[in-house]
Amino acid sequence: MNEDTSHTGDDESLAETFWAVASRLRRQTRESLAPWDITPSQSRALGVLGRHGEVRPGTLAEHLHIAARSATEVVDDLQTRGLVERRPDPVDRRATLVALTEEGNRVSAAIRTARRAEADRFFGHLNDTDRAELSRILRTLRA
Amino acid sequence: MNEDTSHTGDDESLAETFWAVASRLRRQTRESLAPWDITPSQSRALGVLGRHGEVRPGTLAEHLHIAARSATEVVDDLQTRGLVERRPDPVDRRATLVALTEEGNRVSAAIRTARRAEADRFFGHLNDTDRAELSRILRTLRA
DNA sequence: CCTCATGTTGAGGTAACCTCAGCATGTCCG
DNA sequence: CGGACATGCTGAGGTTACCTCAACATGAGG
Repeated sequence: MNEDTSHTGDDESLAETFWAVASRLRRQTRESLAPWDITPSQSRALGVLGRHGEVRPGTLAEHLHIAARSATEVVDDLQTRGLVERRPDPVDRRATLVALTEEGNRVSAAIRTARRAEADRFFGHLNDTDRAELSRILRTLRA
Repeated sequence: MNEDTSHTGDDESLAETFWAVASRLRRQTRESLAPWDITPSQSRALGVLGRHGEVRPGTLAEHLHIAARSATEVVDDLQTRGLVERRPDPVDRRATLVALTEEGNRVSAAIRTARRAEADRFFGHLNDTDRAELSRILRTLRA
């Protein structure tokens, strides 16, 4: 960190470019979700439920990196849309289990497919080498 | 899990990695702004004002890629904090000009410095080659 | 059984956006 | 010159996706 980094002007615009890409990706994600009238945060929750089966709200919150209370909210919305249902946890009467309904399963699968196509469209402009490079570099930044 | 799904599975996780990096960068930006009790969107506005001098709210909105009404809001906040002032546009009595106050200038400069240091800390983990590669790849994705 | 921890949720708050409508002013044109 | 339309700003009110704090029920250990 304490190198003599006087190349800072470049870094600033790197951040800017990064955010420009982020906003394009966000917009595209939003569009690809439009057919289901599902918000991005709801789709993230559906993704977790699809991958993990029934989970408690608190667990869902951990996976989404949000507060437990916020997970309750997302579950409320999905429940209103009939995509998930709550049932009591048989082993802990304080807890609730959230699970996809049949409809939720269908929608969840459809969205997964759409998201994949979307990612292809977005990152598909890159050749394999660049995609691998990007992946590698981003992974070092994620740490 | 099922990584062997053509090459699309990779793209999916690429998006995920991208967002993980984005969230780390966002958090760090937020932290680096804390000393001034300034929100990210306010700091973006200060940046534009620092670069362009006095502008109308509508112009500010264009630079920030937000609706004109939203720019009014940001200007309100900055004005409350005494960082900008509004004055009538001498050539168009419908319009208002927004300009940094002296305090605003000081804060704006300090933030610019801090942001630069922050970008160094973030992207500084990469060597020059990787930084250049990342920059190039992101630029093709921005299109 | 009493205390403390845990799981969920009501209440209420925030940032950063948005649209729509209204008002003042500018511009153009017959 | 006067009307029609365009432009600039902002009040009112809405949305998304979060947050904290406190209440309440239940579980677990001593």
